[in-house]
Amino acid sequence: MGKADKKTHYCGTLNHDHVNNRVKLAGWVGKRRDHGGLIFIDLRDRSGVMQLVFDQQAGAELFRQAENLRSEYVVAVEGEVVGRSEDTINPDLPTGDIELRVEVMEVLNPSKTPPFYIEDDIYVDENLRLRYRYLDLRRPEMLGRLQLRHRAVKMVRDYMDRYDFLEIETPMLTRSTPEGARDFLVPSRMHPGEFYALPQSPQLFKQLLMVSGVERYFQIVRCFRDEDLRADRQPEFTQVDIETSFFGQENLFALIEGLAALLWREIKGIDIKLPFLRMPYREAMNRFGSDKPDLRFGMELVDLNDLAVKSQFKVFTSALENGGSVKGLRVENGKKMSRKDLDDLTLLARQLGARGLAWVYVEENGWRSPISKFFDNALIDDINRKMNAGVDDVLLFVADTWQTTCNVLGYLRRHLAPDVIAAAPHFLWVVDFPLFHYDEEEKRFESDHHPFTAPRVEDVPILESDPLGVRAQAYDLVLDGVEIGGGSTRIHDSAIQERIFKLLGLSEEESREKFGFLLEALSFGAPPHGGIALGLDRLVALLSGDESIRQVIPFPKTAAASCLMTSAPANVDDKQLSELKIELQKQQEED
RNA sequence: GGAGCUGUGGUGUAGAUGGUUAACAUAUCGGCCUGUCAAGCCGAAGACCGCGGGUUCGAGUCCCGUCAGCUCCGCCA
Repeated sequence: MGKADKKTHYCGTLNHDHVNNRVKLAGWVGKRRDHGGLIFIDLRDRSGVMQLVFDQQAGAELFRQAENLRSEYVVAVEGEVVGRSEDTINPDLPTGDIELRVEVMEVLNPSKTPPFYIEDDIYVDENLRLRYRYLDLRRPEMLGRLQLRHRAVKMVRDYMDRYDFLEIETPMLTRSTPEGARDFLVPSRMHPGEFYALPQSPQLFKQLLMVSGVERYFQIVRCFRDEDLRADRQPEFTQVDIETSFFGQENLFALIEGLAALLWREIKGIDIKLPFLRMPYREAMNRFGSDKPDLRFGMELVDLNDLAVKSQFKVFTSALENGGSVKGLRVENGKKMSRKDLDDLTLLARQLGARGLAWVYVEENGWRSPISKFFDNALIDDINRKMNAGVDDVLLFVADTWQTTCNVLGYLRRHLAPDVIAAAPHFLWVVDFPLFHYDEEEKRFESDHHPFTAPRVEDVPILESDPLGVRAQAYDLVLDGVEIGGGSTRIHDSAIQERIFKLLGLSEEESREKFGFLLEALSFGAPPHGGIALGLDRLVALLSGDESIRQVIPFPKTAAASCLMTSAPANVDDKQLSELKIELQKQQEED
């Protein structure tokens, strides 16, 4: 690449070896320190900062120019790199032992005073940062995140290339399919009244590429889901999408583990242990109350079905009679929680769907609790023993359906977790997910992963007779309580695929209409195939140590899915609507 | 759809029980200053307290509504 005309070096790349060199630099004015006859400017560019020195004696005209510099002015300078004298070295700056004695300066563009400081560790309303995102990104730590993301993406591409994967693009304008998240729709001008959907993932296309004989596909691809946002969920997000034929789950796991190890080693300097732990879904739920357990700390849930049945406590016994379960969570040294704290936890448990939360303070001679009267001393001892409880602990119990019991205690486990920031990363594969769950609202079975997931071969015979008992060949990759990826072995047999559609309540006509192309493709010699998708935004956020993926997305949406910089979404002209033959409904009256 | 938190000069904050000149820091502007790097010193300007309504003699402070941001539940195959 040719040299930039305004600069011969990046500020941050200059060092003591450049002393006596003539260089040209260009960038933004950071801090300005005006001593009257001597002015220091911190010139900032992508790479770092270089101190510029303007001496009154060096020329009146240049000095007058320097006096007029303000924050964020864009300037190009030319001068000589000089070493600083011993007593003026700034050890806090990478370039702190040199400075640029400016001889020529050109102001390329002035700047309004920015609405917030262009520096690291600012504490500004995110509102403002998002409205002026281009200024927010100018801050070194944000440019650093962009760079980190670039490096991660490049490593992924190089790694996949090394293993013969082809990066192939798939359509952004595709068709809406039932199941899954709400689609973003795009109206068609050529086909009035018809709509494209933006892809929730390239799922079908990557499977079709397997039918095409690609064998190893990947793509770093934007996906769209019109659902409510979270700190780790944006309406558009990026997946590392992977699909393989003739590969097998073991190879896929090894491939992904190698990739994760590479990223963590190169970016975080951490050698992670391979292979990753694997845990069946049932076990994850039973022990941690989550299908994405954080293994950095213990606090495992304890199954109390066998003991709870011996109590006189109706809440426990009736839950068990109804086929539910009773589990406990031990909060070490929980006595520092007040009665009020426990009431708050109870409220939380209710909001999460439990009918209530039972709690006891473990004391020298028994339990202090409203429910202690339902338990005799022997039973209390047994429960204490099973939960490994000692004096000053608090025990929390939930009795409900198995699912609710696990979910609620799992939430409380996370909520009450000790500080584990410094712990080493704990990767794991969660495997053996159920193929279906039952949707109470829709009164039908739904795919737990997606409808193209293969059932375990030995469970195929019970597909129709016991759908909820069927296990899927699906897996999630979990890191420290965050789901960073998920995938499955796919159905490559059109007959089984049709049975699955039927179980999901799709009529034959419907599945023909919506998925006919897939069923047909599967009948033309589809190879056995499977794959995975990794959440790139989450991955990068974990690598950069950020809580929210907004930090690693250059132009993210707010929790209400709008862009504060462009004000998207926005109204469109009537002309645009009429071209699309779209008429807006009148605003609904109240109620 | 629901819950919680936040909203005061450009920015970050303070403003007990409602009382009338809304405080501090920093940024900004001006002056002084040749070695600073959180430069320093002196001075100036800058908010009617997200918005709307209500209670009150009087509201940044209480009430209702609304908007925006954040977090969580639902939702996210």
